[in-house]
Amino acid sequence: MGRSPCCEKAHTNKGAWTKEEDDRLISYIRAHGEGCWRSLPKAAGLLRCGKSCRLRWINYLRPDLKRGNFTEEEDELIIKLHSLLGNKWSLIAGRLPGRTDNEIKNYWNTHIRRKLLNRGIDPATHRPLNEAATTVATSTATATNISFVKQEQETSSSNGVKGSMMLERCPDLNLELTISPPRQQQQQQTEKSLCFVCSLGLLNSKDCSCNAANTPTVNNTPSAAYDFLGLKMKTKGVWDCTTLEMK
DNA sequence: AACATCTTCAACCGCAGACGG
DNA sequence: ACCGTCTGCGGTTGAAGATGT
Repeated sequence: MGRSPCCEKAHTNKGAWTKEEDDRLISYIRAHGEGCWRSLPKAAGLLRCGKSCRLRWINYLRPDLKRGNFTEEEDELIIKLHSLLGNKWSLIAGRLPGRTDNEIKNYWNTHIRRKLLNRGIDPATHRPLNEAATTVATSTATATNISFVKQEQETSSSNGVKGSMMLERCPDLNLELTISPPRQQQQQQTEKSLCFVCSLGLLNSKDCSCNAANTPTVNNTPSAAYDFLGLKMKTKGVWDCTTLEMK
């Protein structure tokens, strides 16, 4: 016996959404807010499964969505984030306001993959194609090849903080990623506004407009370089993703 | 004009993790 | 600790439109 279906499939619509269904969903969520997707269709008078409603709202109807073409800056940011995170589309989307994971995933598969291939770069490993062909053992940049190290930490009953934190190791990039809710204190530290160029880690670039390179150094590294896409460097060459916000 | 092929992207599916009883 | 339910994620599909022959 498998798990129970997410909804009663016999009486649910599938396929493209109609204008009327969209309107019903929008007005229901405006009145009651997001969440309780399982019960939402019935409450909203929709013959859809909850998952379908959630997807329609998240990917298409949300008012804060940015429609239209991706900019060159967004392209480069996606490429950079993908090299760091692999196919973690939701994490990547969290760094691109107004864009959804589904949209970015589609865009990656239809545009950016080809763009990288044209540049002679393997989209899976972000290495030159000829090199990637000869280094099978080290093609570990993708999420499928990332080795996950789960580190159990003690649960603190006094502050209610959950004790489990996941560390991802990406040997290819020598990165240590820790995912957790954003911390206000760290956010304040990293909120020093960097220009887009520096946020990509391209310190000392002639295109830099925030002059971050003139900031003090730590461990012989300019501290502005610590803010790569808002990530803080824990130790040399290791980025801390505690400030990486989920959607 | 008609058909074939390619491209795009909204939507679906199955799985895994989180959570509560 | 276990189990059932719910939610969110990533891979995949397929309809519709665009382009080529």
